[in-house]
Amino acid sequence: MKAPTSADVAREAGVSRATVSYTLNGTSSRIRAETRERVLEAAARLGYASNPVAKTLKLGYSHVVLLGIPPVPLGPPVAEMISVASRVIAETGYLPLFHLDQPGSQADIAQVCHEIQPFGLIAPSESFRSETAELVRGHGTRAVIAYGERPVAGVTTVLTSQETIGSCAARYLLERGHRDILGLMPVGDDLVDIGRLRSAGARAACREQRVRYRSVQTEIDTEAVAAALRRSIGSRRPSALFAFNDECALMAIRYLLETGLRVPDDVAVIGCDDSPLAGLLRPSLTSVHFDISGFSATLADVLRQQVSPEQPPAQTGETSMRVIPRESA
Amino acid sequence: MKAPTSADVAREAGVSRATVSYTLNGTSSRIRAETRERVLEAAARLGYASNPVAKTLKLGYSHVVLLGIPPVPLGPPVAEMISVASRVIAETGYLPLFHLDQPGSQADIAQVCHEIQPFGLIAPSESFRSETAELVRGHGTRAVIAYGERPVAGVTTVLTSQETIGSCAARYLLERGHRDILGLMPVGDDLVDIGRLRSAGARAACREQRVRYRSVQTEIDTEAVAAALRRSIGSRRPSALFAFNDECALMAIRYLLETGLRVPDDVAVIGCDDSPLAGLLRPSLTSVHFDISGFSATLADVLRQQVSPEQPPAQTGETSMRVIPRESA
DNA sequence: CTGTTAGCGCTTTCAT
DNA sequence: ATGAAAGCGCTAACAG
Repeated sequence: MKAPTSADVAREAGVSRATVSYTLNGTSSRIRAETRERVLEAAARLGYASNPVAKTLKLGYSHVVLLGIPPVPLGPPVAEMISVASRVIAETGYLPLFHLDQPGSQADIAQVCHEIQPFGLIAPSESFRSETAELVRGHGTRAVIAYGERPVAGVTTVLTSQETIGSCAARYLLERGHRDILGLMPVGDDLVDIGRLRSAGARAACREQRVRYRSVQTEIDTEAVAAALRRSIGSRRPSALFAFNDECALMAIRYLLETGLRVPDDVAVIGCDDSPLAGLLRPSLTSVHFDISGFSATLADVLRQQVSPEQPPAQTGETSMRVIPRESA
Repeated sequence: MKAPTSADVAREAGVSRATVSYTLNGTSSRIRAETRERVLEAAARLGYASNPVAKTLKLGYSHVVLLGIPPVPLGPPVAEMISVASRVIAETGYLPLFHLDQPGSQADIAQVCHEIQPFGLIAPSESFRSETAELVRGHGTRAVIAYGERPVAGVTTVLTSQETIGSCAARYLLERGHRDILGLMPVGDDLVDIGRLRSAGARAACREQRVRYRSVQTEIDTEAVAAALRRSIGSRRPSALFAFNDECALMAIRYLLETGLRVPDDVAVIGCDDSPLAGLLRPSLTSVHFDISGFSATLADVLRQQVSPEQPPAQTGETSMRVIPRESA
């Protein structure tokens, strides 16, 4: 029992395949109402649905919008982005599909586009190599959008700013009178760069106010964090800690409390990600929150914009973020 | 500058398109070594890559394995599953793509399969309606695999068991002498069913040992949890709490501590999910951990099995899980 | 061992 | 307003 094709519908309705095609998706009034009626009815009777792959072959692009996910641990922010982006893309009428951009994988994003010829591609700017944009456009992809820290040449990029996260956290601490801040940042391929950027942002904000800022790198692991803090605090105790993420922050707090220091009185601690659990800890955790919904909405806007081919590529957008004040800082 | 087609390569090498096709992916020795050489070289010179969409149209299925994600909040276990499954599927040589199965969306999983004609489909059993399997097989999908609580007729299903999670948690508590256990379960469309199952498992385990088990439903929200506990504990204080997830558990702990009860001495608390933060809380949180890696590996095994068409569909697999003992219970 | 040829199912000029 | 026909790029059955 094979699926019916447009030829079957044509035969059933006593018209040609062209008429079927026009009726089903041609610009409205090419077909006489009476004919259309017959075609529609025949299609319904047969349970006809056009074959999207054939259409893709003909048109050069499919109905899919491919969303590349950077190869970082899928924490709360990324999970939320997947969730929200999926919804907003679906609302544009396209089919959102996700791909985990594997680090050094052969399945690079251009390959994937070649494979499914998506209508749109939204991918982390790190996943773009110099020829990537040109390549995927050549493969038929109409809307190419990057997101991430650095703009991609010739591609509309929705910028994020890890530095802003850092400066945001630092400014919060500065406003509360902290004058000696320590960054606690990760090592390890996938996270180290992000850590460096957050730290740089914090450092810049501190420099503006002539406040001391240092940072220390460590594995994210209870023992390692404790050791790192022991080393760094031994010489001089900072009044506040800016932790790479909430997990890290919590490890730090745990260490501080164990050494008899009070949080936030002796040392304040601020984290990142605003994990679901952050508000439930004691002390509850002050954390930087990212506006993922807004970010995803921007992505969808840019997509919509590229659908109607008007505006030229332009760097745009910026994720908003803010500190959620709680007890720890 | 269009991409070269097999016709271009054929011309360049002075052979027919068929020869090109056979050389590039035909069963080995149909082509004379010397001819193959010429073809390969021509292909390389032109930078030829065969068009997967055309191939899909011809063959009826693509190179993609579609992984459906159930419409639940993307917490740690789901995130890990996405991550791991992506890797293991990629290792089978297929292209893993994800789709968030929207609740009542028109983009149901059969539609998506129709759209991209994936080689394989791995989807939550809730996403299967009665005709789904037949439908997607009709669309060309060769390997259909379900995962979840309930088996799907005619489809190899990798079973998970929320009930086992519940009984696992309960048994842990029973072993430690608890004789009055309270389940704390969520309301709300996406989670309520899972909660019921976990609770049922716990109840069954308790009944075996003639131990009292009750459960209470609540929004997962600090106030609501507190209110629910106040009501339930008011009448009779359980010796242990089985919380739906770690977030819930933490809210409960917070409430208990605020009312002057000690954890675990007065009331023990066990959570689910083994969140990254669970080990860092104080008291650190005892939690049920799921073996996602093993689960994903099973998925990949079943996929591999279906690739070589031998075994008949068989219900199989079961996720292993265990309690990670920490301070709270 | 290699080439010819007939589609896969659809869209879209170009005639009618 | 409708139909005929030419592909999109590929594979595989069938001749040679």
